[in-house]
Amino acid sequence: MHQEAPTPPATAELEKLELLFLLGLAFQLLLGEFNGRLADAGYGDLRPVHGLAFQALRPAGATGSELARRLGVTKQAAGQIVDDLERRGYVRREPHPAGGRRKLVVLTEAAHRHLAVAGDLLHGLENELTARPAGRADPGRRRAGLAAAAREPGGAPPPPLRPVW
Amino acid sequence: MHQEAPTPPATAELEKLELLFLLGLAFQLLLGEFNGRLADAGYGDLRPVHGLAFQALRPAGATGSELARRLGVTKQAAGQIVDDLERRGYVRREPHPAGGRRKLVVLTEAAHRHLAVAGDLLHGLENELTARPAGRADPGRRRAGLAAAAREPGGAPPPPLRPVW
DNA sequence: CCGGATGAGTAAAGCACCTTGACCCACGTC
DNA sequence: GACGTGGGTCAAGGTGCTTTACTCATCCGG
Repeated sequence: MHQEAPTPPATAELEKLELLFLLGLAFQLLLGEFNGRLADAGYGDLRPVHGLAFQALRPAGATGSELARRLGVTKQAAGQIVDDLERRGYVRREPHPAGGRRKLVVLTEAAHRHLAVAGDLLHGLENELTARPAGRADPGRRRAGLAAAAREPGGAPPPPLRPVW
Repeated sequence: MHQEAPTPPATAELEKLELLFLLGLAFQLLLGEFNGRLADAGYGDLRPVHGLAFQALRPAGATGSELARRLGVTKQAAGQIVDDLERRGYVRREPHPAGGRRKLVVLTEAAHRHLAVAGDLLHGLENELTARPAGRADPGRRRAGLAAAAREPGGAPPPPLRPVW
């Protein structure tokens, strides 16, 4: 055996969950689905933060410090992310037109292709979601709607709320 | 200066965000608010995962391995969490009635008090949310509702979607 | 014109939190 | 009685971030 991997636990009393946990579960589930499809599309080497970085670098690139601010991390962390993406061919560091010590981090074609694919996947996911019975949520049924969103497509038990914090 | 801390970036074009990011932002924001209030209530030493552990240990306790399964982590990680909580007086390790090598991890009174406070805070938050204009969401306005949820109470710019993954 | 303030970039170390790996031991089963 | 299974724990590894600490280029007030 592989020791013990993080395996699902819970049941289907999703309706009784606190709204906050429901929200987290829905987010985690949707993000996982998105990531899975992204991996199927050949982007298994990119984490969500990389996609966010791509968006932060549109349309004309940005400096490392600016990227750091937009991502909400230190510039050192942003620098590491850029190193990583540069190594993989998703961004380039070019001399900054405004000079100084600055460098302009710009997206390569590969990154733009990724953005296009990711956008399509996101819209597809959203459409699937609104097509579900609970797409419409009247005043008191928001909870039910979110519960439906958090429910596994295959009827499987919901995964644990991972310390996504 | 404090170097640069993770400081907020973005603006108010919340409506244009992808649904998935909106969801993440809402979750992150609400969780942050919850944590803040919990800290104000004297529980600044507890992370969300601790609260989840408390819930997983209700009502009659559980073994470390069972807790690990419910939290979706390895039993070693669960063991560390229990060590931590035990040191702080929130749980006790008792001999397991079924014997064996098992130990029953049970909540102390302090943990039950925490659960009560946390529950009140969660319900308060939820009520505040449903009292907001966007509490009611008709079919096409789910996005607007979530955007409202993700909007900072004080009108401040939304924080970055932290790699909460 | 110069001297400090400002801000970009980088390097190194630290840390929080989880995993992988490797065990030991109690119990049920045949 | 050997065996397999499952609970518990020690130790090490690893990832992804922060903190600390610097260097260097430009801006600007006197």
